[in-house]
Amino acid sequence: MVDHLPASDYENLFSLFNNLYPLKEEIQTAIIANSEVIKVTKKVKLLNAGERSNTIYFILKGAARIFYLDKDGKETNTWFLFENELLISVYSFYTGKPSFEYIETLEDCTLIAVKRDRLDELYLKYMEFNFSGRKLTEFYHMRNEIQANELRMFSAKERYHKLLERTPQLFQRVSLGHIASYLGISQETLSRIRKQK
Amino acid sequence: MVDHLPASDYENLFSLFNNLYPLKEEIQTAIIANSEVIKVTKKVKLLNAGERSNTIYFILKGAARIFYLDKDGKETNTWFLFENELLISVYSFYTGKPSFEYIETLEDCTLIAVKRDRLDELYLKYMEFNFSGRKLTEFYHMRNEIQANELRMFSAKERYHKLLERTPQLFQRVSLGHIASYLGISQETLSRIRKQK
DNA sequence: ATGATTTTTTGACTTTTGTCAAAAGCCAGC
DNA sequence: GCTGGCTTTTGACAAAAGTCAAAAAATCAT
Repeated sequence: MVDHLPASDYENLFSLFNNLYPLKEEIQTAIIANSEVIKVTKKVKLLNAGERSNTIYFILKGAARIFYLDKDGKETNTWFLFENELLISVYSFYTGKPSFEYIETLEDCTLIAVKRDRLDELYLKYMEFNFSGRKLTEFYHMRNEIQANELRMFSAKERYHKLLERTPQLFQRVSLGHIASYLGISQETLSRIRKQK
Repeated sequence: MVDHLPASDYENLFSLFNNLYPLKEEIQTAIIANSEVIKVTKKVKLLNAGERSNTIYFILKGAARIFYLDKDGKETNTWFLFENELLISVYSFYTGKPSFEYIETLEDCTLIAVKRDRLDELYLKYMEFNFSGRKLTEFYHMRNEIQANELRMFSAKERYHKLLERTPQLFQRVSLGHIASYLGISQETLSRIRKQK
């Protein structure tokens, strides 16, 4: 399950950072030294509710979802992540407190995994690394805000059409049952919306 | 309207940063030199839709809201901010693109205002400033995520009770009409929920 | 205080979305 | 090609929330 691959696997991760602020060789080396490339099959839980999230993943290949259980024990998906995206349970990873969310792979995945304490060390040792870190956080923050706005402003039907328009690929890779709870509606309602037009 | 006040006004802002990473004297001086303390009365628009958000505000005193207009021209509030909180239109401030949101004061306010290009300069000149910047962004990101989750997971009634429990002061300072759209419900529904219990 | 706003509540009715149960469709493995 | 599990759709009904219009209550300026 753990598998060390050549540095070229880090290309996409590095260019993500590099586009925001030049990533020195030294930091690149440190990142490689403090991470590992892992492969997991689909339907594997990378984090369970109650556990502390202590790893951040960069998705090289595959897809994952973040969800939690509502009071009736039903799963509510809060996010789907794909290639070249960062995968964490925001609340638990940022606070170090036990998670209320689960992280589960949707497909067979290849991931770069960095432990939280290692990442913290990198941030403390290389201050300019925080520049890119800040920018990336801003980006994810923004996505989150758009999501919250849409949940507030739009009806189920409008949310569906917006999602379909923005990320049609999502519907190729994620089941409708999963997408429904992400949209904040029941699976039946989603099915009826889809039939309408 | 513009009013330069003594450095002691910066105390709360500095300690906010200082709690995350030591804020050198030099940076403190630079922040003071690159910002101004302003006073605005209530109901003043700090940002209009269509404009580019180029200022970040730290609220010393007062309250503000962020909202936008839905397709029927009705206001939807997305956030309320109070003392010791940072005030921006996330999307526009981060991307530099025209805002779809408005920022408006709810009360007479005293604010520390920093222009975006000045802030960017500070971030570039003082790399460790990005450490605190990252942490702060993480914090606001997290709040946003909680908000989105609650919009998805809970009914109007549950959202109201959660909000009342978490921030009862909000109801002291913000009208119910404003709170309703923040909760993603109509004013009438909020009124009925409140009567129920 | 008082009249004028503004905010909040109420009532009647409509629309949207949810729930439960069952049927249909799809797909992997034999 | 068949079988069993999973996903998606459908139907009937219930609950939640929205809309519109008007009344009541609270707040503000004079």
